[in-house]
Amino acid sequence: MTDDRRNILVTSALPYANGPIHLGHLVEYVQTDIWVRFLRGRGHNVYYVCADDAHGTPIMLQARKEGISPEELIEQIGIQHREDFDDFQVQFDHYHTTHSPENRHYSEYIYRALADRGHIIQRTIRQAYDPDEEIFLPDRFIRGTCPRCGAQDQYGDSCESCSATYAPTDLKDPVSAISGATPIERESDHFFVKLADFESMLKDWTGSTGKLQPEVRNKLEEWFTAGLRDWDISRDAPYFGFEIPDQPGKYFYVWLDAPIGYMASFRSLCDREGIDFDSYWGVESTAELYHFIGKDILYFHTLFWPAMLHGAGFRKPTSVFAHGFLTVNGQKMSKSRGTYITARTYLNQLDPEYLRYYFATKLNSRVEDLDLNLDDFMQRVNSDLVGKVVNIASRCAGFISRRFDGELGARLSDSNLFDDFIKGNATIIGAYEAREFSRAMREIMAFADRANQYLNAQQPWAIARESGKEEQLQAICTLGLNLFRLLMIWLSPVVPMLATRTEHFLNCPIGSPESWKNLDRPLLDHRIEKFTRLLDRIEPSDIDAMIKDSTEPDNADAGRHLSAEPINPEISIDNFGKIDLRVALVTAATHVEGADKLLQLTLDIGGETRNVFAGIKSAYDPEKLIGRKVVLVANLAARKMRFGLSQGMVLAASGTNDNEGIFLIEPDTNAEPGMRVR
RNA sequence: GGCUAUGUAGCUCAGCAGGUUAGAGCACGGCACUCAUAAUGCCGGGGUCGGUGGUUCGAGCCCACCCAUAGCCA
Repeated sequence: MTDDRRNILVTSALPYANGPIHLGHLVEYVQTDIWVRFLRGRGHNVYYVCADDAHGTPIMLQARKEGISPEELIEQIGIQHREDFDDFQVQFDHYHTTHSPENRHYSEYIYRALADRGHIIQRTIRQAYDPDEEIFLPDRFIRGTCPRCGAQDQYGDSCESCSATYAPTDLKDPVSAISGATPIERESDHFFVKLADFESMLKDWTGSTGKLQPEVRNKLEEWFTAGLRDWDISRDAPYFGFEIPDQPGKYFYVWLDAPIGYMASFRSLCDREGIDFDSYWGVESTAELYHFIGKDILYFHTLFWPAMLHGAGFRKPTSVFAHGFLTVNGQKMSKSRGTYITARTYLNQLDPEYLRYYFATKLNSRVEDLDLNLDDFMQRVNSDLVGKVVNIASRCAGFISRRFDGELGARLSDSNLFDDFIKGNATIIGAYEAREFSRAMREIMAFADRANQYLNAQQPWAIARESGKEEQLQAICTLGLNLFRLLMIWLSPVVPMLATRTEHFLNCPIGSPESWKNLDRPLLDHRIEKFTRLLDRIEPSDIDAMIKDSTEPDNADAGRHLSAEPINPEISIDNFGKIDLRVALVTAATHVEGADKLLQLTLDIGGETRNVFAGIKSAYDPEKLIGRKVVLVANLAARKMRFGLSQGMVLAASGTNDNEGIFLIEPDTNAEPGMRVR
């Protein structure tokens, strides 16, 4: 190990304490944990802290909905989060909560420091207010009609249909998502951080560290060009959070105290273990500080957070590492497709290390989304981990225990091969350090292939039948097991429990700093234990069961759809008869240029062709619709849309939110285009 | 709508200051082997590198526009 011992503090973003950890969250914790374990293995002094993000309106409302206090809610959720992380082998040095004395202390301290230095101003703003609930409404809690395209039931900050962004006060026919009341506008005094005060410092920081990802720097450039606006850091009571000192009824916005949670968590660790806090957070600190985050919260971590730290006299992060989002089977996680998989649901069926390995094969240093393809996941894990790596041990161990009483030989049958592996170490270490885990995994698996090729070429099973070749047989298997040892040390940051099982099997350290240090010293004349199965294969039934458990069961919240949208007033059969529904065949389907939700369908209703725009883009690939039959409201008045004339409407089912899926109504197989539906 | 990214074999991904017939793993087909969790090894089929146009002697890699996907717009 040529590196000097570094002092490093690493964080992952704080999960919000209003719901369970799911596989999307885990990308980040697994990524961070692998990096931390690697650095520890290399002998560095690394602290890894995190916490629950426990404040804000959504938590307050969620608690109210469940009829408990916010404190009770975040307590319960906090316990679940910790269990999930433990079981996924995410090894924090400390896991805290933002609803803590330490966090209050640093939030107030930073606020006061910013205020003392004139970085905070007070301004009166007008904001939507729910007169029934007597609460100011965050943008997300107002719904209404998009002022641009007229789409209904849109959030207060942006339209999902035409992606316009606007202020909630621009919304037409707004309603409070909490009470359904019409919001009124109301004035309130808010506090703002003058972000522009920090512009040159921030430009310096982004330019000078040289450690930010290029994509991140591009994004920052864009924000600098647009101009840094003041940041609203206060919220009015009622609010679950910390009250601002000397400002009764005013609370810190959750995004102010959330990143401060990194400090608070570390402070708590320092108090427990006697670590010098200032040597990590003081301006003079020589320690490294890294934040792993998702790409969606870059703004907070690369602008607000360094500004807050700098303004309050603390050091700034060495770097912020952003990753992309997780899709499952190529699509956003979806409850109706059973791909909204929580950590717990996964753990009920599968070994966490399968997922850790699979993520490792896909993670790199860039801000790219990654896909969990469940077929690929199973095949990849089975063939790499079981078929290639563990198999090497399995093919050699039998000979050693049966023929040599568990004793490895005094020499390796081919020391060049062992040396080649050792030479590969630098590449693998480099890839890990650079967070290019996918490259590291490729390298490691290429070595696993070479080990298997070697065994095939040497045919120990044939040599075992020849008398007088015992020493040669022992040397081959000794090499095989030594190669396995190297592979497992390399993989240890990714699959720590498998590494521990390997330690017991080989009777030697795997993954500790000692093991990395002595990497190039083979095990010779060494006793090993009898081989037992180190890792089971994934069975398709495990995956199926997980999907099934994740699919929102119909009876779980029975009545959910009915209560969200109660059945309309009764109508007569005559009224129903006015609606002319027809079977239609989709003869063409295309994306609509410029439309975010629409597909253009060409329908054959048996002698007549209709052009219809349907808002089903999020759920259907147009090519796959061609040839399917659908149900058309054939006598609906044609409607002129931005993209052309829509002659009718296609029937589909959905919940109040399209994210839950959209499902076309399809006639049974032999229905003919033009037939009436009645 | 603006911006930042991404789009390479059935699937998941590599690829390089732009340079001969575009790679890997898995899946698939054939052969070999039987030590091993029906594992492993060898051979093979399979791609107009999202589209169009341009720059260049030459483009998956550069430029423009378009399409699709994701995120951000505080």
